[in-house]
Amino acid sequence: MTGATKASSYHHGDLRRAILDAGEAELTERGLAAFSLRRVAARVGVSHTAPSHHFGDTAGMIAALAERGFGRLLACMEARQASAADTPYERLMGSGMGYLDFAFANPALFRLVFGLPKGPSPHSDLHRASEAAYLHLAQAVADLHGSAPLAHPCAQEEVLACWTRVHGLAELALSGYIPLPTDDPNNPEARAERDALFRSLFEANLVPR
Amino acid sequence: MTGATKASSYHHGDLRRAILDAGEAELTERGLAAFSLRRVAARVGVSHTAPSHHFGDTAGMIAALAERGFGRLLACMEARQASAADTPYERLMGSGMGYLDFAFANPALFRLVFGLPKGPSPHSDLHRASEAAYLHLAQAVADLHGSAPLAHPCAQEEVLACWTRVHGLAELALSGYIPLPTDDPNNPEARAERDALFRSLFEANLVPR
DNA sequence: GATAAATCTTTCCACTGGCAAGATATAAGA
DNA sequence: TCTTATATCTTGCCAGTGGAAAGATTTATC
Repeated sequence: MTGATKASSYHHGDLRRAILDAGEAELTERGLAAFSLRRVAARVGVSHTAPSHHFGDTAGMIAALAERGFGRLLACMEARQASAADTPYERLMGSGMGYLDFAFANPALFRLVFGLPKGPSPHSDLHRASEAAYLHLAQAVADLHGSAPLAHPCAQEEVLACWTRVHGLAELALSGYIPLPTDDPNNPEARAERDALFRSLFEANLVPR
Repeated sequence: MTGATKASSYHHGDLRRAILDAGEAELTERGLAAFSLRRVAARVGVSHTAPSHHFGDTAGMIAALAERGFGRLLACMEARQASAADTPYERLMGSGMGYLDFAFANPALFRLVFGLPKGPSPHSDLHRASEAAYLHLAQAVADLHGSAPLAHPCAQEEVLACWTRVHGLAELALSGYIPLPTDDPNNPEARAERDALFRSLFEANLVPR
């Protein structure tokens, strides 16, 4: 049988996904510092060593969560880009705002994703996931000049310039050093305010003329 | 007696400082994820509950380390600013490069400092320490225009524009997503390379004309 | 149907942070 | 100086954590 769910106690059927779901929820509710494999396992209703078979150890589970996080980040960027005005620059702005959407939607996951070292192994799933997100941004920047992404070393530096600006804003806002309202169904203006500040900081020219 | 050191087993004399030193060293050597109060205490040669009297609980000790971290950050910025060319813009550049010096000198401490939420209590030592570092940056930006720091809301946004750019670079570089050589006595060029990239990313104008 | 493999459980261990109670040093007051 | 109070540190304990080892149960393969 290939179904996704099982009632039997053994062989959950889709335990890997269930554990990742629970892990993400735990992360949202209790934060990374209080993260506990046992709690995650209990949440799913399995023994505390069950995750180890799928992820190895805790580090492996964290890495799997990070891989998922990169996927969510990419999805957020694509979603916002799709709803942006159809000019290269506005599409880039959209990607940046999607980046912020992700950071504000699950701060702990965002921190986990970028708290992990990139690592030297270029063939891991985590590496691939991060590469995909990077290429999205690189493409958006390349479209500004009508060139292929990463065609020129200079182009890469321009991507980094964009990336550092969104990322810096996200990090400092999550720490509370930049006053921005959190995502809140009661406050639909929150996102608009965030977007406006992003645009302003992104475009600011600080070099005295 | 007010001396700093004591040979007696009880009443260490300067235990608070000793524990913070050990904590910082542990942080450097093992990272935040593997941080252990017991290890820190053992390092100083004291029982594992000794720190609690000075810091309350682990969170209190982390906060104390963060406060120290802000102090080090400020010192790094001041040091680099002092050795910069005597123009407002070059002094601002110096502060930014000092920011990066701190991040690269002790990545784990840097992450700890900004991983902590700012918190609502405006009278804590941690809050004061962070405020001092912020004011340093705000002053450097204000000097560009010859005005007092924070005299105008617009000025504050300019400070944030600077801050997010340095901070984003620091975070992404520490994660390994921006290729920069680590601080290394064998490689005195590392810092120069870092400075050059910072200048380039900081000044980049990404808005299509 | 028998054998192999994958998946999950049970049991155990070293380690962690915090609490409570006790020991020892310094400080304060007579 | 002697006594009392306070600050500082230790010991002993506890629940909770992650990982290793070995066993149980289900699914896959031949």
